[in-house]
Amino acid sequence: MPYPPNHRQETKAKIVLSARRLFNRFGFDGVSIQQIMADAGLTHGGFYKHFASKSDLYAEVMARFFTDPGRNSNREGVSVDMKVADAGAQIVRAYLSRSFLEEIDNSCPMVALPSDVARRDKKAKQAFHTAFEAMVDLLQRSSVKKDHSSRTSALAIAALCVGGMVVARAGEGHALANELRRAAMEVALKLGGWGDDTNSKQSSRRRSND
Amino acid sequence: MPYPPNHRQETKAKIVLSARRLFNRFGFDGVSIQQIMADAGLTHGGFYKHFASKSDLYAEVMARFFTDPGRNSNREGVSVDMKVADAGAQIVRAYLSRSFLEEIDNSCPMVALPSDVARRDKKAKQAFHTAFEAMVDLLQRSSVKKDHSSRTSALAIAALCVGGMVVARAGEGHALANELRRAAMEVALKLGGWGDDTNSKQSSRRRSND
DNA sequence: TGTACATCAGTGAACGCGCGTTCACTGATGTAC
DNA sequence: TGTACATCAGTGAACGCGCGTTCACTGATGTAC
Repeated sequence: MPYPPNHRQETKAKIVLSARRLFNRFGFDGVSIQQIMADAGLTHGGFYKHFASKSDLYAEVMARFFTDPGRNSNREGVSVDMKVADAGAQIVRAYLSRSFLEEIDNSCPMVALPSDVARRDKKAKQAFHTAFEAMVDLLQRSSVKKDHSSRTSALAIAALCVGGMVVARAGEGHALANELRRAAMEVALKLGGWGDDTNSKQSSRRRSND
Repeated sequence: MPYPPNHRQETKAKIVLSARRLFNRFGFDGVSIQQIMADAGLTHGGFYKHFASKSDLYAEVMARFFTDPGRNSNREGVSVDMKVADAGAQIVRAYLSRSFLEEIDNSCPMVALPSDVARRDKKAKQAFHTAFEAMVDLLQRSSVKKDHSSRTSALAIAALCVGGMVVARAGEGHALANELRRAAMEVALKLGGWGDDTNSKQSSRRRSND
């Protein structure tokens, strides 16, 4: 073996990471393979040693964001390894936070690329699907309500988080975006039964980032 | 004047209509000017007699969908000319209907193109912004509640309608999409104070399209 | 320990292609007389 | 009413460009002896 055994997969991981950042910012058609490879510190010719096509890379980006074990250590990722009961409220707050709105490069591909995904092939859609279902599932399990409506609530909360941020980014300026984030957060927290403690004394301080 | 006085603007309107359909289906970068002009029954060379650039056309498409007086006569448009009190519930039902999910060509650009818009220039974002605000405003005015929370509710309802459909289209298959539509509709109708009469006897018949 | 070799991740020139945009031209039309 | 003319919406060939993809090659590395 001419190279260290994990050299190849480390390079591939670097390419996927660069691709996610650039796709998030410029979209699938807005980024060339040359740009992605250059961002990863490589030249474009080697791309096809790792991926069958540009679409293949796109699907891989979508799939990895939610399955990579190392992802939770990322500064900007939505961390979900706290105890389940708190998870729902924390996801909602993290997803609809100001930093998540402004952090485009490292944000969730569900927010940055939904209409791209809707036009791509089955593989990309399945990755999106899996990620969204995982989010819904976690929201449902951490819901206070346990009746038949918890699935409905979880779906609506997820739609508010993802869809709300998509809309917030498409509008002009920050005013509407921030209003939207707060409205979606208030409604989502109520739906989950986590209460809306935005105005309570003890917790309003530590969330400067609402 | 060598041509009938409104000939020019009729041609322009045809181009914009073709562009909307094709952009909705394939996205900004997924459609060429040649394809748009051919769809409108013209050749590509004449494009710049009507628009300064492809981006300019895109902004025009976004702006027109909500301001064209003729739009409400469209078969698939979301018609909003009923009395205001009913408008909110009707918008929600129309927006989250099955036909609106499946009708991609003539659907609302807010649903088909939000992540494209987020990457485009100010003009496109402003058109999106205006359209979304108009929707929020109408929802708020037809809300049963009249307290300070009506704006919050209207924002959340609009986010559920637009964002919910965006997510529904990005997933794989129809099962999750339909579940999402129904969940978003139920929550949105409750938020607006329009009740959720999905299961009531008198109205469940005429909405075969829920 | 030192050398020759095999491996294969990465290189970079080249390919055909379709894109957005330009421009000299055409030809159908309304107007002037 | 009929004819010559001016207008300008629409045509289609051409442009330079960057794209995704291919491929013969390079050269750094681990292994065998």
